Amino acid sequence: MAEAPGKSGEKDTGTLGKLMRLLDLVAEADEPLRFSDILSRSGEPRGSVHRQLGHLAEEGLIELQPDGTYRPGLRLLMLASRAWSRHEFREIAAPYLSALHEATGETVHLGLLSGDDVVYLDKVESRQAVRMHSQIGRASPIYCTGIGKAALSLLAPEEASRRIAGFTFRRFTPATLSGPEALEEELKVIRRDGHAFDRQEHEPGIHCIAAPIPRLTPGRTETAAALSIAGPAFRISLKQLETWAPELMSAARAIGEAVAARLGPRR
Amino acid sequence: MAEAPGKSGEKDTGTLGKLMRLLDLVAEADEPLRFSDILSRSGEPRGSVHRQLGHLAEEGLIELQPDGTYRPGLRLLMLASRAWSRHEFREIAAPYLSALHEATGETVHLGLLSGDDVVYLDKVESRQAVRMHSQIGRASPIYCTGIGKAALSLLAPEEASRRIAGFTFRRFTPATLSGPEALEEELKVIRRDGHAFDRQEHEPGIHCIAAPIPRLTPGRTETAAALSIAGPAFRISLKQLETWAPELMSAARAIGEAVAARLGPRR
DNA sequence: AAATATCGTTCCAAATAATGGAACAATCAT
DNA sequence: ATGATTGTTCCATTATTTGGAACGATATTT
Repeated sequence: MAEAPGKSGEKDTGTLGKLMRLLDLVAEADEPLRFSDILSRSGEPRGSVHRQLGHLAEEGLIELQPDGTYRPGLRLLMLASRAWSRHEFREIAAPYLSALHEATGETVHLGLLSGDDVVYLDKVESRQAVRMHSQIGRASPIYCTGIGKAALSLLAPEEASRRIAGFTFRRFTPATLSGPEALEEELKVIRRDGHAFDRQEHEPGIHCIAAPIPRLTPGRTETAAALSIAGPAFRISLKQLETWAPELMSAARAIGEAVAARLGPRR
Repeated sequence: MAEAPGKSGEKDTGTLGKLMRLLDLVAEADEPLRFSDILSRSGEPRGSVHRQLGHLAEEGLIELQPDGTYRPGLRLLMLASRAWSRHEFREIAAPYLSALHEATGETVHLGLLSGDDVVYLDKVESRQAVRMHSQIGRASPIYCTGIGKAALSLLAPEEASRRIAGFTFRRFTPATLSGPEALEEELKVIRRDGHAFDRQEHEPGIHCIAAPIPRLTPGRTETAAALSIAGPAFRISLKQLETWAPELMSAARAIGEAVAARLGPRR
């Protein structure tokens, strides 16, 4: 009974948990929220919400605009800036992303599993005008991204299946995988080939090939990461993407080795 | 007695304030901190720090690595990502940054005053620099950056002087302004010319020209922002930078107008 | 290898901050 | 003007944090 079963146990971490839920509300809203909006969405009593927002604002995590709306604060940017620039994994991987970009001319992404999401840690994008709204720090579902599926293949099969069972599959495009079975099936192929495709499963018109970054240090099985090359479907075919599989996989392996060399022998 | 005098009143916002101070410790450390490091630097009792770190970790704001060190968590990246992408001011300004970059070929920055700092909100960089992505969200002192000094010139003179009186001048390079007098003096010139220079005052080898973004909406005097063109001193002279002053200032004005048009008439 | 210092974790009564309901003030719509 | 909605303040109750100390686990020294 050492671990929480992880069903849907969203435990409030006391005070902080409640504050963070409010912050999430503000941060994830598609448009600026007024006090009442936040109040009704949070479901908590007036007085509490009011004071909590005040606290968040005092710390600069949110900002109360003169028009009465609350928005995410600059402090978030500052904190993230440091978190990102000092992220060791990212630092180690960066030169390999650049090299891969040089070799292919296309957009290269580095992503990590975090809960049920993929978080993009870094990218080097192509000069071309096509706007992928991928963004550093953005979270996307695992099951519809190349990086997500590739990273999933790093986990022990039981672990992967356990996670997959918890997913809720939302259809982003006609090609989005529709359920656990389809994903499990594809995972087999990914494990065999060593790379994954995203066939316009998340954003229409965008596809990619991704390779998992092997975890060569036995102790460090917490972070599952992957590397991808992405591009617009009208310009780059899946066949063309597959052509780059060797370079992609070798870059992924190289990152894994570099990480093991620097992070592994520590302590 | 409506406003807090703003002397040096770092009020702890109850629980959150203490948590944020710990988070700052972790985020701003140059190397990963162990429990004891954080404990000693915070000055608070063992039990409290331990529990607080636990709470921060549960929310993903920090992460406890297997080697016992704490680091900033991915959640910070996710939150900031949304804060950034939905930032209206940034969205409005973005096309003007791109245009300015096209016209000059050099790196263009957009920055905001936040407390005693300048925070970089966006940038379009020249082809070489990959590393500078870390600059978005980065905070730098007002007195040694072009954007900082330009933005300062937007404030009412008394307000500017009041703020300047609170600065502590740290010498980053031989050219860094050494005190309030030098800054006040330069501010006069900036007000007259409508643009500011950074003559390698923050980073050796980097200089820039910056222009304040006029606040054309009388009500919105909270945000002071500026625009800059920066480059390496060995390649671009100050004279060359000054050549671009008209384009820079006209872009700044255009942003001010666009902001007023979209943010002003609201409510 | 044993002894010792350091580091990280857990526990609990006392102090403190958050809670949440209601009354109040300000603003907007009719 | 009037009534409805939105935002702010207050305070006894409640729940959380506090902080000291004791404990086990690791490193370091003798």
